[in-house]
Amino acid sequence: MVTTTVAEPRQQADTRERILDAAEELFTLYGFDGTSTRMITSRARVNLASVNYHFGSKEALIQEVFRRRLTWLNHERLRVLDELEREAGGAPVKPHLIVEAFFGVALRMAADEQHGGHTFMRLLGRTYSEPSEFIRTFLAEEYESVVERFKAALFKALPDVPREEILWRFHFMLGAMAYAISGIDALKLLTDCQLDENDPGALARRLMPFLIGGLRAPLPEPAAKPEKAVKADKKPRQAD
Amino acid sequence: MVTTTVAEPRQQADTRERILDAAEELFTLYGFDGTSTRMITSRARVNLASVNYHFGSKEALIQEVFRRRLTWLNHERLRVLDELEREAGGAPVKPHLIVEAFFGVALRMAADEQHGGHTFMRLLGRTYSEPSEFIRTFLAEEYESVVERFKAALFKALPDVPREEILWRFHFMLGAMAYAISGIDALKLLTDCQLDENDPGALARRLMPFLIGGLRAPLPEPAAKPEKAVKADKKPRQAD
DNA sequence: GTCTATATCATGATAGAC
DNA sequence: GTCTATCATGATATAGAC
Repeated sequence: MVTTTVAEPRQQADTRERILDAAEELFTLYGFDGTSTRMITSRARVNLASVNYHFGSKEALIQEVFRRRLTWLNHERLRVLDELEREAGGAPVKPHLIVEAFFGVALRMAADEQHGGHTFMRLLGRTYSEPSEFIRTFLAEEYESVVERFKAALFKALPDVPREEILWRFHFMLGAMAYAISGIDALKLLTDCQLDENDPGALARRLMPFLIGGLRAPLPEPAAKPEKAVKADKKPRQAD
Repeated sequence: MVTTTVAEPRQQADTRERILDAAEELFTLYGFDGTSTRMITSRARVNLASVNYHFGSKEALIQEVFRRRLTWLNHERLRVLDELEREAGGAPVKPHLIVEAFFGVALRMAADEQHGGHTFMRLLGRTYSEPSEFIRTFLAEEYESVVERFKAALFKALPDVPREEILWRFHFMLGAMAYAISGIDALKLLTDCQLDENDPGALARRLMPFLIGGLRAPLPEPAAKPEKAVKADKKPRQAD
């Protein structure tokens, strides 16, 4: 083992990552406004000034916390979709495979501590409904290309479903997943019995059928134009 | 019109409500930590000290913002469920009616400006995944009795579905709705085409089929005990 | 009940020695 | 790159005149 004259040889290279790790955890636990830079540097065991030195500002740090995970996540999503479309060879990819690609990758990431795991996915899920303007703008940019690709794939896969309806259901699916991941604590609101939080695959096995069931549910009646509201019970047609 | 000697006759009685209204709006826009009491009193056009005078603290104000709406919402939910069970006369209530009672009431409330409307429901939706401990605790207490009743109704309506599975799907449905309401802005993440946000009934018409479809989706394969993870494609059985 | 003034504290950010 | 010391700001909450 070599002893160097430098006090902490790996410290300087690690500082950035240590800050990012600490910030990720604390943002998840307490939100952005609820987490001060002092809390972050204290947990990361680095100096208070180092956040501004390495990232410039708290906002920039927040963006970097997301960027380092989202780049990998969305790249992976596109890789899976690419492969599906290659296999389909011009034919539409089956809807459940598209959903599996988009949400399955995220759920697997939530089970992979190497890529932020549970902590980051909880943070991401909560952030979809974040009030802060700059975060939503930033997220939208990060997601733009991926969302475009998946939207197109779903449109192609469900040619008989109105595109507007597909978008809404994509939206609902996002919500169900965001919640499923970020709100496992909130589930205690629903139950006292212990759910299988330990098995990371369990959530996917449970959530996927729900998402597919929702996506392929019968279509709603189109809104009645002339009258105020249609009172008649919905006799929905099939989604596909 | 009678002119009194008092400077602003209705002011004193209104102060409380004015504060609550302003707080509700601002919490929705900027979150709890992102909203200062100064912002609230300024928007409500009341004195800075009046928040502490009327509510004691910011935390107590937050609780009161929720309490004044949730009492009505959950009472209404129970009223509808009571009526459904009375009509059923001992038989199980159909699942889609139970879902309609729980979520439909909330969606109708979101369209009713008298009871907080869109603003409050966005706030509520976001708050399900709120990191703050005291808020989640408070919400859990407010919801406890309602959730128990609806859980029981669903268990009775779906006797062949494992209770754990029902709870998860209830959870997923909550997420889809929370998101659908609170995240209409986030939808711009998905689309540039203008969605029909103006028609309050439209969301319900779109969301309900999705929720029912998810609730009644085929059940997942039970987790494989011996092996690490089951690789085989899911060949799900029917939910009911 | 209302309002002004203020106490007390935590925040994000930075300057400048090392 | 790191660290100490500090600034300017804005937060919640309260004291006390009216």
